[in-house]
Amino acid sequence: MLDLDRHRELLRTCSIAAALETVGERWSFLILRGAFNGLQHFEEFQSTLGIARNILSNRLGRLVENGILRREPDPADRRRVAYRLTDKGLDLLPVLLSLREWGERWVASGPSNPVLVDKATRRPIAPMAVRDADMRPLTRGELEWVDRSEL
Amino acid sequence: MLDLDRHRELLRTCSIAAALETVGERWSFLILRGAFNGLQHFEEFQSTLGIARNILSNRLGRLVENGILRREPDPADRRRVAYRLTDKGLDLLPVLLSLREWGERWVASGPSNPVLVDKATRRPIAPMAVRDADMRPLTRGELEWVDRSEL
DNA sequence: GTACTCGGTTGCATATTGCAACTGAGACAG
DNA sequence: CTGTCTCAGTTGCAATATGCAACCGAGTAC
Repeated sequence: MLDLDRHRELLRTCSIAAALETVGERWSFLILRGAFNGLQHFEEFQSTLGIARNILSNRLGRLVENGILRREPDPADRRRVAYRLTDKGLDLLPVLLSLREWGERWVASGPSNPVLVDKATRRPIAPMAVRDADMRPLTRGELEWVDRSEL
Repeated sequence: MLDLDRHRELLRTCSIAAALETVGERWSFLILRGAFNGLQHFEEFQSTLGIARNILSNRLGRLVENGILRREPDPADRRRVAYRLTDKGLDLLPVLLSLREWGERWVASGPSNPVLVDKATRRPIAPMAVRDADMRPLTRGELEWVDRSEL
C-alpha cells in the first residue's frame, strides 16, 4: 500500500488522525490556546508565543483554511487583521481543557491561570473526566471498549 | 530574551505547553491512540500506523522517558518488548476522547469504532463536555475566564 | 513627506522526518 | 549446531519543516 493511500485510510477511519491533521502541527495548538485567551492579532501571537513569523503566518493560514480561525480585516485600521475562533475552533475547548488538566496533574508545577467559571453561579467548571450517563466519573477498571454494533 | 529562556518561561507558566512538550510531537498522539486500542509491540505500531521505524523508535523512547509508556521485556520471548501505558499515560484518555469527538463532529465522516462503555451497565459514556458543578453542559455564552485569586 | 506599525515574504542555516537497507540477539526447525 | 526467521531496533542519506534575520508594501500618525 502506498504512503498516500495509507494516509487517506487513516483519515477515513480514525477521527483522531483526522483531528490531528488539522490541529496537530507544531505551534497550532499553542496558537489556539492564545486565541482562547483573547489573542487576535499577528503581532500579539508572535510576541507572546515567540514563534517565527513565517511559521506563524503559515499556521494562521492553515487554521483559517481548516475553518478553525476566521480572518477578519479591521475596517477602522486597514493594516490590522483579527484572527477569531470559529464555532469549529471554539468547540476545541474540551480538548484544550483536558490537555491542560493533564498537564497540571502530571507535568507542570501546580494549577494555572485563568480558570473557567459558570458565569451565572461563578463556580468553577467540573474537571474534565470520563463519566457514565449519570455523570459519575468512571475509573479505568470500569471501562470497556465495545464495537458500536454490539450496543 | 533568548529562545531557550522563552521556552522555559512557557513551560513554567503554561500547562498546555508543558503537556505538548511531552505528547505534541508528530506521531506521538497516534502512537498513544494505538496503545489505548491495545497495541503493545514495535512491529504492531509500525505496521498499523505506517510510521518510519526510526521515528517510531525515537517516539517510543521519548514516551518512555516521559513516563507515559513503560517498556516491558517479555520474559517468555526475549526478543519481544511490550510498551504499556502507565497511569500517567492512561490519564490522557479524556484528551484522546475529546479530540476524537471533535474529529467526529467536525472532520471525519461519522462516528468511529470502538466505543467506550460503563462495564457494569454497558451504557456508553457521556460525551466529553465543559460542565458546571451540577454536570449540566455549559454553552460558550455561559462561560467566563477569571483569575484564580478572584474565586 | 518622514517615521513608524502591521502583517506578512524571502533567503538561508539548521533540525526533523521519511525511506530503505542493514544488524544483532533470540527463537525455531531439522 | 546450522540455517532461517522474527523482533526491535540502527545507520546513511534524501526530502521536509522549522527558525532566524532581513526586507517589503500598504496604511497610519505626525
